[in-house]
Amino acid sequence: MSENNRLFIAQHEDKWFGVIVDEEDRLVASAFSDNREKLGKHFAHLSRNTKPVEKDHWLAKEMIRVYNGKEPSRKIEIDFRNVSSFQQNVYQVLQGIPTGKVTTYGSIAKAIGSGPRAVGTAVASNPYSPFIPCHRVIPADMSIGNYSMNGKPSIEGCEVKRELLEREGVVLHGDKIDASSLWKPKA
DNA sequence: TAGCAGATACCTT
DNA sequence: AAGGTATCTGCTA
Repeated sequence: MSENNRLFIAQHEDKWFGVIVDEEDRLVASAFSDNREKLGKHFAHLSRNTKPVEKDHWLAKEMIRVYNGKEPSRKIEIDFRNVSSFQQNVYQVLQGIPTGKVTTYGSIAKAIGSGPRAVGTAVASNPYSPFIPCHRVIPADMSIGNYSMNGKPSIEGCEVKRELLEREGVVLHGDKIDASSLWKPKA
């Protein structure tokens, strides 16, 4: 079923970036890490039957572009076949968050008629980072909140989340995000 | 205004 | 049917 998927890994500065694409160049999964071995394990866990790394892929370049705080230079098609419909609902809202803005778990929950903690689990298991911008979701107290880079939340993850937001132009005062950077999904 | 229960809602297996 | 949660709110001081 996913035997024609291909995995690509690229290096940029101190990070490794990986994408899995399907036969139509749709995004099946993406992730980045400060550790290549951990990134490889992450993908092994995420998807079997993926062919080994081939030549460079344009989606890997787009990923680095987004990592640097810019918008993609072309449209990214996403293969949602192996996530739940609840996750799809959440990710659809995430895709609407403008670059340089953030929203909260609670307001996403309100928009899709769910609960904030359930939204948290869906956001935490986002397999399309950073194209689906889970780094733009924060707690209601306007702090940075949590972020995971190698599968689980970590201090380093939070630091990366902060850097991503700063590069996009999100305004921070100390460890709080300025209200001017808040965006709310339409109910 | 920061810290901390307790409560809620709901997804996943 | 139980277990887990990258939350929220209101109460304290």
